[in-house]
Amino acid sequence: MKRYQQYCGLAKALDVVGGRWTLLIVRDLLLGPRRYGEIRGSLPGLTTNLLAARLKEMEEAEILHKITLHGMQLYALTARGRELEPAILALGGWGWKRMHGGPEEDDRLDLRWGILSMKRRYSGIESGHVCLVAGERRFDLRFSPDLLDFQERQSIDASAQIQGTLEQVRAWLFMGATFEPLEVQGDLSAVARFRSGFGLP
Amino acid sequence: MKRYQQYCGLAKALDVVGGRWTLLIVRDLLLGPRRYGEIRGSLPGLTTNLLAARLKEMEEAEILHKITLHGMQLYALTARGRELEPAILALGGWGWKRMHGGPEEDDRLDLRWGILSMKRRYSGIESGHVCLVAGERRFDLRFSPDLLDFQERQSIDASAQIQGTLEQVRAWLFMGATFEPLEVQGDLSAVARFRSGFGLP
DNA sequence: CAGGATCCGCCGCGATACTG
DNA sequence: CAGTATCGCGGCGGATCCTG
Repeated sequence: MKRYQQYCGLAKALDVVGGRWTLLIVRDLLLGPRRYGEIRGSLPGLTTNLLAARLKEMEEAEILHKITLHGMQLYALTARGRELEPAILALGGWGWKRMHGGPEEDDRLDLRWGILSMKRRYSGIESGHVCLVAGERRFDLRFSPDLLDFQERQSIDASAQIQGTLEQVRAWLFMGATFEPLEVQGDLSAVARFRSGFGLP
Repeated sequence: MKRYQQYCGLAKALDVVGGRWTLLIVRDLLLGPRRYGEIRGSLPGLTTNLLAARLKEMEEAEILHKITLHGMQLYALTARGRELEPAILALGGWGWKRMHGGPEEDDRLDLRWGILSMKRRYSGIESGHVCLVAGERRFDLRFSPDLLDFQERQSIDASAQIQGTLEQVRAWLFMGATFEPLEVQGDLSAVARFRSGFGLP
């Protein structure tokens, strides 16, 4: 890839993550390590040759690294890769403002993208650990003043569970629908802290 | 340009500002409106055909607009364009961490890029209005808790002036050199507020 | 079947020349 | 000074093939 050759932070960043799909791959990995095929599956339009090339580039740039877990090969962000989160949230926040009319035709939806946008809305004064169940998909959400960690995986030791159909959770995350149709189990005060931490009514 | 077709803020943002050179043009305009030739001059490697195409795209996306001032045509950011600043600073901050060894061979330097990185370091508890003179170039720096505005232009009504050679200011901005070699005139307390607002020793 | 590699075609982009 | 026109290359999209 052609470099900008400028002694400037933005230019150096774009030298590494300015290529097509690169930041979207980082966004995907922000919700936990994933397999090659999972990344491909959640990024339709990204072809296998380019994904392989990008993963190699990003590994050389020390943004991610390959790990082996339970016999599976997984791609996981390094500390340096996770440090891209503020930039990704800032860019994402700017982009959300351009999405007034709802999804365009042929726009794809993924709950992971809505989950990520919650990180931006997090005010950070409460803490807790809840599980969000949307249809078959499960997200583990830990929030505290100094740490915010969302992952797509089965929760262990979550103090509460928020459950709804795929459509209900999707409407809440993307469309600003009310929280109320969702079913809540477990520690209700944890759910209340969750709602207050995210500015929910 | 090919769109990602994802109902996600990051993807929508990259649809608009993900193309090569686009964010660097925004970065340049963050220090004030500029003429076509000025943008070209400060972005070596960007060819004139691509610059014209990018400016047209960005005008359609309402990131910038053409204005006429003193008979000159200028390109200026819109409010929406200026809202990209947090994302640019976040990406820039990430990139600065990859610049440990000083400039690489063939890296170009521009004071404007260092000025911009100061926005990131600004803590925002003081206010003032100073003029920075580096050789022939003059920057107008206004800082207050709720507003931070740096522009490359002649200052009017600045309460103090900080002056040095191009090399001295460059060393201070880029290399973390000490502030001391620079010559200061005018209201010394404004300079002190300036230094404290930027965490200078 | 997961995890790639290989080949082809197009268009975004770089370099240069040209115009009002 | 502010762009437009033309050409060529390489990054990227699409499809197929390979390998454990």
